[in-house]
Amino acid sequence: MSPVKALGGTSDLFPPETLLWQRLESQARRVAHLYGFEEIRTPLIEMEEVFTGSLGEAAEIVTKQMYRFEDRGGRAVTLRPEGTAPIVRAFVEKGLDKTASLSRFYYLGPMFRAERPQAGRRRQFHQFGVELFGASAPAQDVEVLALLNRLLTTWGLTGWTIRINTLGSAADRPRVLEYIREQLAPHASRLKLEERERLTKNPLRILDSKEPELQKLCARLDFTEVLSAGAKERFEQVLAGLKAVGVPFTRDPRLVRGLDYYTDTVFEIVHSGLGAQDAIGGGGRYDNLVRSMGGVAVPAIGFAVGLERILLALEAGKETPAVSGGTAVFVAAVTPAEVREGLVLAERLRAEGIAATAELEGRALKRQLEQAVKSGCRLVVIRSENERAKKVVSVKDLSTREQKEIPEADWVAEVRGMLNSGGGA
RNA sequence: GUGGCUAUGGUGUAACGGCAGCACGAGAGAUUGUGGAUCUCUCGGAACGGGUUCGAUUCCCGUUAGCCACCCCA
Repeated sequence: MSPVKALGGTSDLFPPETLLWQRLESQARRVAHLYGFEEIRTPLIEMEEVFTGSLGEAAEIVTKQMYRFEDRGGRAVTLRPEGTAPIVRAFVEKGLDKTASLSRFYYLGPMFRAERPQAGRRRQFHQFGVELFGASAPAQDVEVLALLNRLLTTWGLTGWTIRINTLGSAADRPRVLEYIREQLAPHASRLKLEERERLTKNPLRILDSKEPELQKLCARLDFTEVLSAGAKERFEQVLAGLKAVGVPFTRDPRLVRGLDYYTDTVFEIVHSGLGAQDAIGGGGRYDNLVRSMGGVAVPAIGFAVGLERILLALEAGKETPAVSGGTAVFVAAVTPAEVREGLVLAERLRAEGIAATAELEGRALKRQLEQAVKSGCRLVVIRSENERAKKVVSVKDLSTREQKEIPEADWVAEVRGMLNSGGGA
């Protein structure tokens, strides 16, 4: 029988990868707490309209990349492709739009997109993100970007850039679209069918194209010209704030995003060592999303970063830190008959909060020590005939190779002492 | 979703239309109560399904998966 396989584009994680993830996640949580953000957890599965109604009809995430199906009640459900819309849904459903003045949330978890997998692109991937609801002041943007900056720094990443732009307010949008259409219309004959279609349906996305021809055409475009004075002024204040706080950024007048709900500030973090999938995170302001999902008009801003890509970026820069694992103590069994007593000793250590594993098979002591070393244990506990006669427990320090005998009355305390003093851990 | 390249023990690899080798690894052992070395032995493999052929791991097709690019984005 052929082995059962995983769905392509998902990944199993084993140690030491899991240790690396734990580190990434706990650091992210810590940084979020530093800025007053608290965790929110929403379902992985949502009604389809949570996304179709918010991300934009023309957004590729909705049209092509969502896992969607009917459940047993005939409901159209989807696996969440991103984190913001579900949070807004929950925010409105709980009535927070009407009560809370300022809400800061972070989230951490899997997202799903039915795309062809590639390095840096998985069908199930993981994002860390934050959302800040309740005010439209430029300082809010600065605060969120400062968090982002600190997060990337805390992770030890280098070689990244925050690219930033403004899309203007919702009122500016028609003028922006018209501007792009007008500028590109004379060259429409040189565009591919798909691009011409996009020009009418979703003109902003044109600016994202990698087609060299099109890029040349777009290089001259700067839609910020047609934005309202207020939108421009707001953006300048955001940039000034970033400078004051010390967040590095690169202004990119052609930066747009793939989701329709963004207004004003948008940004993207790219990493130089990642090939085609070089965006490690992105975000922006979405002042109209809460209202469009049935809530009161609450302005908000947020971002998400892709954890798999962060890991790739860390690897690309060889910044992967050594991760240490393994349990602290190994309890050996000199003879097979002593395996059971080893279990008892290990239990006594665990009861005191000391991580321990014990020999289970009764192999040669030599093998047991080899195993203990390989799995990163620091101490080995031995208690056999000799020890029993002398009423002691032998404890061997694997790093110094020294072994001593401890009176059996207080051996657990002694083991703890050795673990604490031995440095590391 | 589109196009291209790839698929050999757990890992990394070699050769070949005719018995699939090597290294690492794992297990056992070398005067049986002490680890990273050495030596000996052992374990373990052609992704899946079809076709061509006397014979296919090798050639062809399909599927799946991985990678690269597109597309998109995290």
